Amino acid sequence: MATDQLSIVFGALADPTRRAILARLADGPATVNELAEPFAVTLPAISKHLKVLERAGLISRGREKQWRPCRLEAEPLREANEWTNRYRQFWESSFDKLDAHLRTILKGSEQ
Amino acid sequence: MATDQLSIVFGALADPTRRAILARLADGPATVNELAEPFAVTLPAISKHLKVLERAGLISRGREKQWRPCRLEAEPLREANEWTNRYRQFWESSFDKLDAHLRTILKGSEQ
DNA sequence: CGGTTAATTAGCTAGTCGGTAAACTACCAC
DNA sequence: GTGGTAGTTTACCGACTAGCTAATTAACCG
Repeated sequence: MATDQLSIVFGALADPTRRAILARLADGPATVNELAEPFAVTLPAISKHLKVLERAGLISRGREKQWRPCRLEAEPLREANEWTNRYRQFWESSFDKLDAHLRTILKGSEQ
Repeated sequence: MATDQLSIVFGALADPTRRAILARLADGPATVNELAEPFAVTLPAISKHLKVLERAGLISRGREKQWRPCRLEAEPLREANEWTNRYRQFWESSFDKLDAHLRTILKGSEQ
């Protein structure tokens, strides 16, 4: 994958397990085992996912006794959100809607 | 990569060349050669990128004489935007801002 | 028809991704 | 110390990705 920050963030989001982990962390910090519990994969696999999320800046990790709690860091999500937002006009005023509008106008002129 | 639609969309966005192609298409449809022109990669590489974008539903392609014009399809961007939007509260009311607020309150009580 | 332009497909290399099992580190409790 | 719990690292595997060159398809022009 590319090494620029936005590519790393989008790359991290391109996996349902990692998105589910972020969703879980929206309810508050959690340990690795708590995060792993809902998934049918081994702990090392989760550990890898967490490393990907950390590299993207989407989570941060503390140290508390033998636990390494993870917490959500949303700033990269803001940047991803802003990038997609630049295309808002294209899904709000789609060609389909333009077509429908033109048809309405034409139909009106026939009456 | 995972095969669910949102993962495919995020995966397609996880590349600066593909994001640049989408940015170019925001100015209107373009042929493959027009899209390839700004980049220091070969035409087959661009062709692959377009296939990735097409699989994600981010572009559609027509046939006009010997050209295969591409156009932007923004609906998947709306879905990506909505997914990130669910975390808006986390970047708008960050712990940093909460910290700053608490410090302001404490400082005020000292006076 | 032959020649040119547009674009894709095929085949290759190198690197990354998601997963595993097994070994290892770090901490706690007895 | 021993043992148990939490988590990471290493080594490996199969599948996929991104790039290239070379060959191929498709459509136009003369």
